[in-house]
Amino acid sequence: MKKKLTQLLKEAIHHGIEKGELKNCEVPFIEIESPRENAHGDYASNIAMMLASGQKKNPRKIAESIVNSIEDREEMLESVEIAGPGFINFFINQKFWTTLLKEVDDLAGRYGTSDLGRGEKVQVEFVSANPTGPLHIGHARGAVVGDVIARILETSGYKVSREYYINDAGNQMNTLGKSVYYRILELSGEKVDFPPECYQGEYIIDLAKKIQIKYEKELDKKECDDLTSFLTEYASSSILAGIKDDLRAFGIIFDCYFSEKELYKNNGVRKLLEDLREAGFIYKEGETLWFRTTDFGDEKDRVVVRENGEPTYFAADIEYHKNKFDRGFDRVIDIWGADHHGYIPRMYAGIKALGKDTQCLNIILVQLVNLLRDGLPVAMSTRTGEFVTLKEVIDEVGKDAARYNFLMRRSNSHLDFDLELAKRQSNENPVYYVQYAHARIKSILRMAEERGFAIPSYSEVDISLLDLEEERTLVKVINGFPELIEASARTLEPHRIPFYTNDLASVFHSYYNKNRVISDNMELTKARLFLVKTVGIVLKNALGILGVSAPERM
RNA sequence: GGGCGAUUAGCUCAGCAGGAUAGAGCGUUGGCCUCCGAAGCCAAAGGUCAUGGGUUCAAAUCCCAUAUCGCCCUCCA
Repeated sequence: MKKKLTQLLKEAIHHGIEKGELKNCEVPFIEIESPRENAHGDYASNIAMMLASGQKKNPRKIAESIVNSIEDREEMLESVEIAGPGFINFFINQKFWTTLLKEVDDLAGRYGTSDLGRGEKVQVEFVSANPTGPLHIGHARGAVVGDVIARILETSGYKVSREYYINDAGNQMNTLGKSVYYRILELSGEKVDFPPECYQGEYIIDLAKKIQIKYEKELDKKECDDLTSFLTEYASSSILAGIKDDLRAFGIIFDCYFSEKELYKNNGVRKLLEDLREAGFIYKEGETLWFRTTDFGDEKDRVVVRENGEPTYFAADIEYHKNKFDRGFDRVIDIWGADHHGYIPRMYAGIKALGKDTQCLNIILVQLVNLLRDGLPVAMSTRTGEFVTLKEVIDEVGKDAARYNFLMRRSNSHLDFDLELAKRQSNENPVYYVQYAHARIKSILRMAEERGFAIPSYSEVDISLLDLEEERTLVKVINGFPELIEASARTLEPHRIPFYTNDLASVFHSYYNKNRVISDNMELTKARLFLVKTVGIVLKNALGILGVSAPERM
């Protein structure tokens, strides 16, 4: 609807210019808003005021010219008014409103999809936690945000690939092997001082036990170096398998797990550095190689090869992003923890040095989660390895509640996650509010069928019977759904969707409490059943994008 | 010290390519089940949009300062 009105206004302005009532000018971005006040119409635009300074005319006069030039070919408009300092207020006629529901009925599960992306290939990289320990609560938010951004883009006509980058080439891998090694020594009765830089978590001991039982004989024979690399390999692949299981339980399936080791094969990183050096982006200082990221606005240059000859993580990351583009992605989205924000300028420097437009890379920062239980902070410490794992959260509060709660805030703002609240099946917990609306709709439809009503489709009902104020509101909200998804796709902001589902559920609950759907009036009952069915479709589609179930009953 | 981000109702937060009387949830107070699901609905109270300046017809939204809080300032990842 907003699109139609935008189009109408654009045409009207051009007509106005042709007629000489308006000066020729660039038409700015036309914003159509839904006013709070019903008296201000169903939609409103401030375009006349936007044009005022360029036109050197009273905005109300401009609005008049525009309104007079509107050609309402589809007969959508009941009336158009000019109000206040120059707002143009649109009142949509009842008949046109309700005909919009045909589209929902026709598209059903596809309502909300679009071709915005035109098949563009997009990669979303997220989670990417080191395989040195199980996923914990800190990873969970980024995981859901990445997954839902991927779902939004899929819905909007992009070809999306979800990718997990496995940091399995660095120092921390040796530390992992060493950690397991010391725990095994401990288990076999030797007295050891467990090094503080090693991973302290309980899970290392569990791994050590498993290995001890399974490889009892082999362990004795292996030489120390050989043994550590064996332990590293065993531990990391076992941990990674666990990570995959947890993610699956959270509703997240990756298309690709990309190992950092891949980048070093065939000397990939070295070759890239050589190329960049020839292009003048890299200089040498002693044995150290520096990337001139300050050329691209970074605050200081960054090391890509250390004094000891080892490439840094940053060097591998440039190669990684080059690799992504080489694989044919038009656009790459990275989901990072907000503590990495200082890393952004150098990543963009890398992208530019590769000759890529900065538009090709979007970096989404996800802020930290404050884990609470009944309002009190839950103590966690990476040093001692005490943390609440993702699996524990899923087991305790459930996938739906966890996902929904993680999505309710803007990614870039802190989030309180209260375990007790998320678990509670009460009005304090927003997931249930929305799911309840869906279950309630299903219940009404079941009841109707029991009483002999077939659930009607658009052509079978007299849609003009839906003439209540609340019904108009419902239609309006339903109609806003595709626009909402498009906006979420453009801005990469998943949190808009929970706000929307909450809003739709609220309008529906209110309608339900005030009006009976099933009544003695056959025709009215059919019309309302149809309306309620469309609400159910939208709720289900919206929850589907969030990866949250839409229960038939609860 | 430098950089980035935040500051909106008692609490947790939306709104921010400037627009009409600043919103939601929770909490508080008071109502609504002989009737399709009360995990619901209705109503009320609650605000100097951190502070001070600026830009203009119009600022929560843009600009500049200040304050407070958080994160980052590894040849770690």
